[in-house]
Amino acid sequence: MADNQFNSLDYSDPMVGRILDAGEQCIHRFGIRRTSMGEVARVGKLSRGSIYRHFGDKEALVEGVFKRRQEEFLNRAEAQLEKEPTLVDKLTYSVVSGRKDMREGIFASLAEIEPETVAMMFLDPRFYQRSVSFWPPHIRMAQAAGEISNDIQVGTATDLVMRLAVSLVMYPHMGVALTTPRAIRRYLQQVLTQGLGGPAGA
Amino acid sequence: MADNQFNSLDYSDPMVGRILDAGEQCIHRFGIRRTSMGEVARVGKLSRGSIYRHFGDKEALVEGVFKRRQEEFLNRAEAQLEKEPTLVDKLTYSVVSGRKDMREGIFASLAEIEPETVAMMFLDPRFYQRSVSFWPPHIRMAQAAGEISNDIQVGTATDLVMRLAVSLVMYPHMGVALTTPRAIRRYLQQVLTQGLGGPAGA
DNA sequence: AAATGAACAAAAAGTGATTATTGTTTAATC
DNA sequence: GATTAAACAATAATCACTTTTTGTTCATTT
Repeated sequence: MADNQFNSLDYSDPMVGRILDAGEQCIHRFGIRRTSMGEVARVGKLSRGSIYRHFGDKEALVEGVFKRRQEEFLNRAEAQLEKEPTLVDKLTYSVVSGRKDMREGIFASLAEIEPETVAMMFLDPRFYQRSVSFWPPHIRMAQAAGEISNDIQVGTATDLVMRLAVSLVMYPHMGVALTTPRAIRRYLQQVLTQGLGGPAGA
Repeated sequence: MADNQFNSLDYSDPMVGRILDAGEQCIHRFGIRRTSMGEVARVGKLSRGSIYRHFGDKEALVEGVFKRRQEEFLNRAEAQLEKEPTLVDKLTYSVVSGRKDMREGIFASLAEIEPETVAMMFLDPRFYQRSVSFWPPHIRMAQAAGEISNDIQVGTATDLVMRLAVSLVMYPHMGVALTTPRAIRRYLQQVLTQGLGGPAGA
């Protein structure tokens, strides 16, 4: 009941939502550096003390804002992924919507004002660790459907899927241009199911 | 003869080497921001004018320093890779030595002084484009040896190999810990030759 | 019980004058 | 022909100073 600022956020608390809303609005408009706790309080029409009650410090507030964004992204993805038939389609969707979020979301505006901050976030492993628990169920479904091998470790499969997702969102073309959903899907179909091996490789 | 500052560097010119040596030494000790052209000139025992003759501006000098570093890395890798029997072994070596360079090289010291700069460099696609021409010969060798499929496009294979290399150097563990050369090799063996498919997947 | 508003010292950010650096040009030197 | 050293305006960094912000505390309000 007291360590909300260190553990996961209580989204059922309306105050938390108001703080995060105000914080996100400020970050969106001014960036992280130029957002003050007083400004967040003013925008959210609440006291500075309340913010410090729910979030230990400014860093925790900022992390909370991005954590909620990421959870919302994962929730939307989770819902949409049920409609996608295969692991390849699921990953394709994740990459496409991940790029869209990157172009249009809070990251886009922040990247214009504070590109170094965004770069630092992308390089921070913690940023991705939250998504580690997202993929295993889908890996198992793909195994049950015979799409991928049953011999592979779920952790290993999760690792590859996340590396591909992160890499494809960050770099649309590395050695080859992967810009359209079709090209991404075709690439992932090959890489996920056969790697660089394949029918003629045996 | 006049546009050396915009095209590739003339390493046969001893002046260029002295400038790059001095520049690298300064960046190593003080970081990019706190390195002045006058300081580079002092360290290299040459005039500021010479630096501006060979490198149009400070940005070009900095880029030249890192470009040379990267080329040296690729040259060392090229030499060592001849000894590695398979594409999997080659990529394993590249990841291991890439991480070592990251820990011990100029990046390590720069990351301590200016982490945002390093983060920005890592996220810049141009940083990797220089390596695009590195892999295709090895891809073709692996195809000729029957290690990977002949059906795969060289560009596609290069893309995957580079994505894996970059990802594994940046993030030692994403969903699973890939810290030892053995673990990396086993992971790459699976991913490159079979993806997430495999014997039991058919 | 949680939210508020006020107070507070310590830390951070802004400010404006001063100094250093950049990038260019020039004539002299090697 | 390239390197040097000096001079130069424009830009950027630095410094001492002021203002703002942070993070904490506590009495008061809801």
